[in-house]
Amino acid sequence: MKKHSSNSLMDVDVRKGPWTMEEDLILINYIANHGEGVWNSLARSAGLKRTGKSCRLRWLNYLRPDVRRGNITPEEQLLIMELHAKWGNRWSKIAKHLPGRTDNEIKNYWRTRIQKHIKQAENFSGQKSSAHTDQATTSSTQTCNAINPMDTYSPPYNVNFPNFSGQFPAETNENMWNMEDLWSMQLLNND
DNA sequence: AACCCGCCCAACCGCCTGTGG
DNA sequence: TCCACAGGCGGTTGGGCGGGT
Repeated sequence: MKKHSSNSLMDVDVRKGPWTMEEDLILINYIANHGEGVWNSLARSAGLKRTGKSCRLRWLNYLRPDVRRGNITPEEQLLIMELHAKWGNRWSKIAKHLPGRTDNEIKNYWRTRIQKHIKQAENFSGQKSSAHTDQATTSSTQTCNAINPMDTYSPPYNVNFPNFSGQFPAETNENMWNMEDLWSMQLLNND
């Protein structure tokens, strides 16, 4: 059954898609004053036309003050690989061992970076086993960088976060702003 | 300069689990 | 014990962006 699943905001028009600055501020403010928890009623009380799930996700993955954004360090990558080997796709479990990192971020990182490397490595070893030409084409393929990502790790590609300027994403459009700004704004509002 | 393509990431979706009545 | 609901989690997707042609 699960009548209206997790969003019993059913008759209210529920907003979806990217969060606006106003919504972020409302959420930050509300949580600063009332704390987290009971996300559905939080969304209602705060006046956000969002589902509780959406608010929770936004808070945990982006707005929380202790969220670290940007460059995954080589140490972190090794840890991720280690833990993934141990637990598989238990992203939230893995995230608990990487302070400030979210399961979503780790999941994305794994899929876009590490998995790619592993695939390339598999292809390469496949080729190797079928062709079996020793050291063939070591010069031209990038894939040979990652025969075994575990022990050949070197920061794959200048980990390319165009918006990353140290701690927080720099402003790129009206929906992207510096989190420091946001927090200072909410502090002002709090007074 | 314009177009195409692949990468990256924020956010959504659906399922499962926990909990309280 | 059952049911309804909220929270948590993993998988997936859509859109923006940058690089290549």
